Amino acid sequence: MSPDKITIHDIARILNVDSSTVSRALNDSPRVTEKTKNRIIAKAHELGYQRNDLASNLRKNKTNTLGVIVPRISRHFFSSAIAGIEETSYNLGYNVIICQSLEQLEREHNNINTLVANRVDGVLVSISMETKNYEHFEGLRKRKIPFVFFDRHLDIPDTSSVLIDDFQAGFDATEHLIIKGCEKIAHFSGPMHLEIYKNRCEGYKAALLKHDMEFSEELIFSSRLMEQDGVDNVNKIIELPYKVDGIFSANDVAAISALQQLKRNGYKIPEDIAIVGFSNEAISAVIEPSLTTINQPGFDIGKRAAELLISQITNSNKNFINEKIVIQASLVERDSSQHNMAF
Amino acid sequence: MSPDKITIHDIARILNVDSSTVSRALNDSPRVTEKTKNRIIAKAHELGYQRNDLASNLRKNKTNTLGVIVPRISRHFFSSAIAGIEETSYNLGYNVIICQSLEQLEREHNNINTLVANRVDGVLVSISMETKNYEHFEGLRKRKIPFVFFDRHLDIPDTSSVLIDDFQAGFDATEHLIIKGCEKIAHFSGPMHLEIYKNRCEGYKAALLKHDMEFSEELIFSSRLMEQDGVDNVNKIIELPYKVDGIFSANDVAAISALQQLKRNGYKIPEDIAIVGFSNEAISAVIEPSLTTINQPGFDIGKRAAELLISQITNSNKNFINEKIVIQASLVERDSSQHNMAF
DNA sequence: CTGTTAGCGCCTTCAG
DNA sequence: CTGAAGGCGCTAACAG
Repeated sequence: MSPDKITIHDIARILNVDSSTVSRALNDSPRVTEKTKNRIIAKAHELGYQRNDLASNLRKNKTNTLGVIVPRISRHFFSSAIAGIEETSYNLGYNVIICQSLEQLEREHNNINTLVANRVDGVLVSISMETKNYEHFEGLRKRKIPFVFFDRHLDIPDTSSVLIDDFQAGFDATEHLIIKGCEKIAHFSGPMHLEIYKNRCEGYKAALLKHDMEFSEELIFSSRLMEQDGVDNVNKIIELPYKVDGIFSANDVAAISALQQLKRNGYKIPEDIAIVGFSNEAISAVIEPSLTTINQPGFDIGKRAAELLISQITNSNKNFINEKIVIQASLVERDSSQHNMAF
Repeated sequence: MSPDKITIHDIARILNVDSSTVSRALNDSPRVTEKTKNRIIAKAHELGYQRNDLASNLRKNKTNTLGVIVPRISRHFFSSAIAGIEETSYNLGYNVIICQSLEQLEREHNNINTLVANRVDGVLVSISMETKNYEHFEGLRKRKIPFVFFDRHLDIPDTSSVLIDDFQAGFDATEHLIIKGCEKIAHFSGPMHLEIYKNRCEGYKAALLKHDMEFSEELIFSSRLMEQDGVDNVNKIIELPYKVDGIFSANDVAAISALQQLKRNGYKIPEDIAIVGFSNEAISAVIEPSLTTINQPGFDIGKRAAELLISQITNSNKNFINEKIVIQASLVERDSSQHNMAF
């Protein structure tokens, strides 16, 4: 018999027991003699039996599977977060199905449908740039599938999120530049309907305010998270009638392309212009010391989000409670320091 | 009725038809009147019905799901490959379950068991560093679950792989340095039982041979893919009684840490020593122009691997045939060039 | 074109 | 401690 066809019934027949006994033995139920249990386990092993989780899950109405929706797997922040999610899930016996929205609302929709169809026990989401309302999450709610946002979230009642303290990070980054002596600090932002960029920008403003520095709209540059944005922004900065001597970039893409565009224009960094950029472990490990970074702890966020979600799954009375976990990002100067990231 | 409980039977009862008719309608079978089909679809929509894929898959003995096993999601090469896999899968109606081996054989084992238990239709694997034989893949073979290796593969009869042409890439990298005028070229390798590192090393040797340059064992440095390796290697190079003026690094981790260690020691790059390093899109986009890179096309490899696997699933007569797809890596000099990677 | 019947493989009462 | 029976939700073969 080919081993892809072995079922508990086959084992039962061979051993002259009932399939329910086999099921119990294989699930280590105490209601089976040690002796028969051992016989069954041995035979199962011998035949290369492998439980059909589809059938098991269907019966139990529980899949031990989490769904994850991220904008783009290949962005390092998200792949780190997934790694964190996966670690926690693996340790606690959960599988993970990963979906990409590619920043498209329609795909996010489809992703949710796929996950529902697969009867995942819970969902972790970082929303797309296009996502501005939450009607498609109501379906999860109605089906009592708990979900937790991480990093990019929507403000839905009774919904938990794991977030970076973006306001504080923006504040720290800007104050760092101020303390270094910068007098005209530009801010590279992201899509402003995303809270994270709004909060980073608020932090920027608060730091200026605290240090009695003037705030000017023309020093704020929005972005679609494309490399070209950093280049364009630098070109605009150069045209300004005054000298910009600091940049706080809320997105890593623009920060790096801006850095390179500045160099092409003969700027020395950080002498001529200092930069603090949001970033991630991989990028931080690679870029030159001239760039101070705000490190986004993707792995930790993934871990925390998965822990929170699984606890909500387990204590079903605690589904859909409002819990906000805020994680601090750390400002990293790399001048002389060694780094020890594996990537 | 809560929408998480709606089944085809509910719809059938409400509409006074049989559940099998509902099933047919929802699967767009031609054997249902347009009229009843529309009624059924409308009602399903109204009730927020969502098919239970567990039950469907169990019945059909087909999950439309691919399993993917990679050493580490957060390495950019792999997350790019996964993005490629996901794109193809999404377009062709497949889901993807992703597992990490974390370079551990035992976890790779567990991953395979999980995927088998979930009855995936096929598996894509890039093996761990610990994986040296293929007995655990025999289980897949016996269960007639097709699998395709990508990037890091085992030489198993009748098994397909999608690979980078590592020999050629190693050759190109080394020849590039030779043409630039380097006379003593060191080679940073990886774990030598992995074919990719063996092949890159062979390419290195072949280029030296072609150009009548001496080969010396002491210029080859193995590595466990840790940052410290690059630092150690540089320290050893500095101690040598002759001047090393070129490095071909087969792994990005060592390349980057070596680059930084060289700078700490006052080296100018590429004037004092030229470096060509294997890398990936994200890293390439970020590192400074002084590093020439061999770009690993992760996304393409993922796409091709998924296409190949799905074609094997679809044409079940073509399971377990031996097809090798070799993809060329491209050497990228970044001196003056713009780059336009989103990451 | 639609209904009836019979499972996919597993787990979980309920009996004994 | 073990067996018998039923059903999770769906689809496919066979009737009509």
